[in-house]
Amino acid sequence: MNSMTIGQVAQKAGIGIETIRFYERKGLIEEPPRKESGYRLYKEDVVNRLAFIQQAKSLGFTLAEIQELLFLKISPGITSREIKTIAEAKLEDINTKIKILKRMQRALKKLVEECPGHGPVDHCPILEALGSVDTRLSVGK
Amino acid sequence: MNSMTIGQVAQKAGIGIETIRFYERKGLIEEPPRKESGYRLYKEDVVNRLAFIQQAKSLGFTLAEIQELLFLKISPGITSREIKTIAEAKLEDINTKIKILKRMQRALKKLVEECPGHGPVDHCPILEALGSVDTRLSVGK
DNA sequence: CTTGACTCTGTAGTAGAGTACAGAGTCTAT
DNA sequence: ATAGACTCTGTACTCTACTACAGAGTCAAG
Repeated sequence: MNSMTIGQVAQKAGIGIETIRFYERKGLIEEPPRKESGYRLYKEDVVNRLAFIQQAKSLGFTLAEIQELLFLKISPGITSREIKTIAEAKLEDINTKIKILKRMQRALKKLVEECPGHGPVDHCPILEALGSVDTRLSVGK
Repeated sequence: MNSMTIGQVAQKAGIGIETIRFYERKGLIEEPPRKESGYRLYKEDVVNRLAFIQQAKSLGFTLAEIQELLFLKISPGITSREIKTIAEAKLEDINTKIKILKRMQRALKKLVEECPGHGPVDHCPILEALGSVDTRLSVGK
């Protein structure tokens, strides 16, 4: 049978056991079935979900926002209008994030290129390259 | 003279006064000159720096990482080799972040398009669209 | 020259996201 | 059938990034 214990899942996902239970309490992953003993029994796909959570977190989404993203999948009675609305908002966030990151990317690239790799440097194009983006993300609430 | 009080800076940057002092303690912005009374006197450009910090934060960089980014500019005896190395590492982070965001973007777009805007939906392409990116960012330390 | 808004330092409290036990029960390899 | 590893619940602690005072001094408009 291909069901895993929490320890195996933690191992595979590269996170702690306590973190998994924490996410469960927060509703980010659903409560798995238990065996008689009470041990949690996970299916393989929870690992992907955990990976998704890690990625989203590394991009500055809060757990609450991530839940909203995941909500798009699970919610039972949700209408596609609701999904569409949430998804469009998230899409906006993502577009903004990409825009800012590209700016940073350009600035850093320039810095790396301008850098001969020896001697001192006295200015940094990063700050100059920024300063005029519309920062406002439609962050939750 | 175009120098501003901490309150004016906070106003312009859209953050709290206490946060500015907090960033100063953390070394994210440099200590400004004071007038005899002890009041901080800021120049306009601190607002850009604060904006940069907000943006970087919204992208999932920690304050420590942001400091490292800003360090590229200020450090006095730093060699361009060091700058280059740090900048290249950050560039890698940024590229990865963009890659993941683009994946999310594609998935969400698809979701939005597939969504007729009425009726229920039963699957979410987001998770499926992910699952196979090299997640590992060369995050600080 | 007073009064209300602003700023100072320093310390304490909060929210989000984990992380770490304690004490008890479970599994499995020998 | 038992030792060592694993898991359970529940509570408490930690770290980051603020946010909120308290008590005292400063500024500027009338």
